Amino acid sequence: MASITRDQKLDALLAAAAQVFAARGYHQTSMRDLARAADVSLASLYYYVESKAQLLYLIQSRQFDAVIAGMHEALAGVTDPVARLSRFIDNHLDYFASHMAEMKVLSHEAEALSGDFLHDVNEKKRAYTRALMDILADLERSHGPAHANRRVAAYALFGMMNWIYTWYDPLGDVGVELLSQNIRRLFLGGYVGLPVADAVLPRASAG
Amino acid sequence: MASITRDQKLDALLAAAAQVFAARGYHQTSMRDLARAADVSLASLYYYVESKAQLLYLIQSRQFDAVIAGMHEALAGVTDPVARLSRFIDNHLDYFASHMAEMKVLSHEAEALSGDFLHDVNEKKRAYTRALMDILADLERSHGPAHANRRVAAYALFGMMNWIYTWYDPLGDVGVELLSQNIRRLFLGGYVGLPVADAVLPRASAG
DNA sequence: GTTGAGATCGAACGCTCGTTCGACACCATT
DNA sequence: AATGGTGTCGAACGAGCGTTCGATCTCAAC
Repeated sequence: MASITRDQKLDALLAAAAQVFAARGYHQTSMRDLARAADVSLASLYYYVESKAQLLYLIQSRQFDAVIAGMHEALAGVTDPVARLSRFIDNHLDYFASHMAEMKVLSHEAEALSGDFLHDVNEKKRAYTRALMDILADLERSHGPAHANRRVAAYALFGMMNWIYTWYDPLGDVGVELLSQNIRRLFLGGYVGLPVADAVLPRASAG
Repeated sequence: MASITRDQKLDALLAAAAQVFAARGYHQTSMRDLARAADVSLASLYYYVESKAQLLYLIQSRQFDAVIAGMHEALAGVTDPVARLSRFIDNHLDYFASHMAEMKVLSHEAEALSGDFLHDVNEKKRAYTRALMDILADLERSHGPAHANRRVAAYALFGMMNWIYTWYDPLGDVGVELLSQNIRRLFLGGYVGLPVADAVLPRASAG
């Protein structure tokens, strides 16, 4: 029989919870809703998780770790700043589009946590933002001067990318490739006046 | 004595509620929190408002009306597409920066309403989005082929602008003018490859 | 077949929520 | 002095919340 480990069960609970949080919002969702969605009793939920807040924290923390790990993998060995920025954007949007519910929870429920949970997630956010701004600094050196303040530009890019949870449908007529290419063009053209130039590096290769 | 009309009192309640909603989030905020912030009793709150949902609706609806009215005023008599887009962006960001709490509530609590309330606000959103996309269509006709899908570009611009509630401090070292100019440059440069060119039309004049 | 740790659950606790209701204060008009 | 509409409020209602607890089930190990 396919026996399930405790960790696998927790993963399943988090996945189910992410769907409900994305659909109804964190505060609006009750632990009873989550238990029902995961097909366990309310009390059993607490066998795997200490609190509703920890549940949200685990979702946010793990998703952020995955995005950051993907970024490091995508940037490994790539030195050209334009290529690095392209990889950064592609990684962010690819992951977002293939984990819409989880990333909506990460983007939209950023203020729902508090204390150590909040501090921990904010630490990851700071590291990730720093990574983007370092790429922008490289880009200015190689393709400078910038047409906008670096910090404003970084948050503008995050805005373009994270806002998609309000409108983007991965199954609609705008594919992830088109989305990625469009946002790459919008940002590169606006920030350093780079012409359309799409043939920088085709895709992030898998090692 | 300075006597207060019922409408003025309602305005004050909405203003106080917007601050609390922005700080704590809609679902996290109780009617008792709102009563305390507005310095009235819980029961008195219900003398001016039918429900918590209607309160949120009134905030969102009125703010959206103000943004749209500002847009029409800013666009009146302006025909050049670049100038029209600049006015659109300036109006949005100026209003956002001077009404951060209210606009955060409008941006972040978009899914908190339901039924007729939600439908009504979504109607305004549709009209506002349409207005932007019409400007983008004009821009394509006058300044050559777009570097991105029009719909993606429109939502990317809204993303850049609306995301500011997560990071922008109007009292910080990035003034509204710099913010506006930066986002104008980022978008125009990216969408139609327009060079920096800031001297299109200096400011939206007041009649 | 007994054991015991892992897994599950129904039922309940204390609390807060949105909303309602009846009573009271104010005050310009009679 | 009596009236009645406007504004205000304390107190309560029923419902739902996050969380806990003790009891039960499962099943590999002995």
